[in-house]
Amino acid sequence: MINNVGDFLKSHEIKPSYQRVKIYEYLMESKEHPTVEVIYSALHPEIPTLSKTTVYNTLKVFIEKGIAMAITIDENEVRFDAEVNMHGHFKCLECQKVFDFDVETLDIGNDAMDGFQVVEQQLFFYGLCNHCNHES
Amino acid sequence: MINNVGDFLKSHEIKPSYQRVKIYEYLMESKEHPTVEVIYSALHPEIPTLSKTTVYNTLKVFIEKGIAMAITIDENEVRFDAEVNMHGHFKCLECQKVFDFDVETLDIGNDAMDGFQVVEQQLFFYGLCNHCNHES
DNA sequence: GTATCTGCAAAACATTTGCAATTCT
DNA sequence: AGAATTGCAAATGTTTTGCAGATAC
Repeated sequence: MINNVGDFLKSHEIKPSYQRVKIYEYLMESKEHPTVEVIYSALHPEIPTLSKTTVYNTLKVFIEKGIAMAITIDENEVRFDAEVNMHGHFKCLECQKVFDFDVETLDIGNDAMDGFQVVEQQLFFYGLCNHCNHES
Repeated sequence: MINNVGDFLKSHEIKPSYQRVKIYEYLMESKEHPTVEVIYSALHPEIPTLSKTTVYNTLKVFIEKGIAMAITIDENEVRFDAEVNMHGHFKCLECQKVFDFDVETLDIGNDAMDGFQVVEQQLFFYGLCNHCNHES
């Protein structure tokens, strides 16, 4: 876990403005893969002058500098995650929640990717989560 | 390959209207994972009365009936694919093209999904395609 | 004091909705 | 005729852009 967000941002060539620190802290602590709307609504009470534009700008900077990633598991809006190490995402079609799951080794059992340089991987599963599955 | 699209749609409980047949034919023959805009622009010359609403409606029906799938590999717009069997998608960050690749076995090397019922899987890779990789 | 960052307002898109006209059987 | 389908126009929602004011070094 990161103990000083300001220093962490600096070490990634990001100037640690008040807004950026707060947004990164929220993203790091939240496990719900928040959208821009969720981040904005969560921080607005504490930072009344905050604008969605700043949230968008800030997340773009985080992604460019490699300390956050965009998750396109929804069709309509983009979610964000401060966990950039390889892991999968499961979206429950019932409660709409998005869960992380470990991906120890991603073996697709072929060598079809010859000549393609992979920079990023996204693994999305859709279905019923533990809780919703046992209700129905 | 499907030789009679009308019969194919009927066999999936979809009434084969002129527009639906044309849209499915285009989706099946196109290998570029088209967006609504691309489908509409491609078919509009041939079907001047076609509307984007119909393209949206039709794709929604196809997905509900299981003969097409939505691909959220882009952040802004949804792509569509008539190939519903398991396969992966690779998006080139340079030329923006989306390629299919085989996924023979998807082994994530753990058993973290206990109690979760998986209905659909999406595997997205991002990077440089064969062509763009050898240029730079 | 100059760069950068922020945030408002407007614009730009993708997608959805309401509804009337059309089509098919 | 009756039910489903189509398509126009308007609404909605997300994201981007232009720019002026605020902030930081």
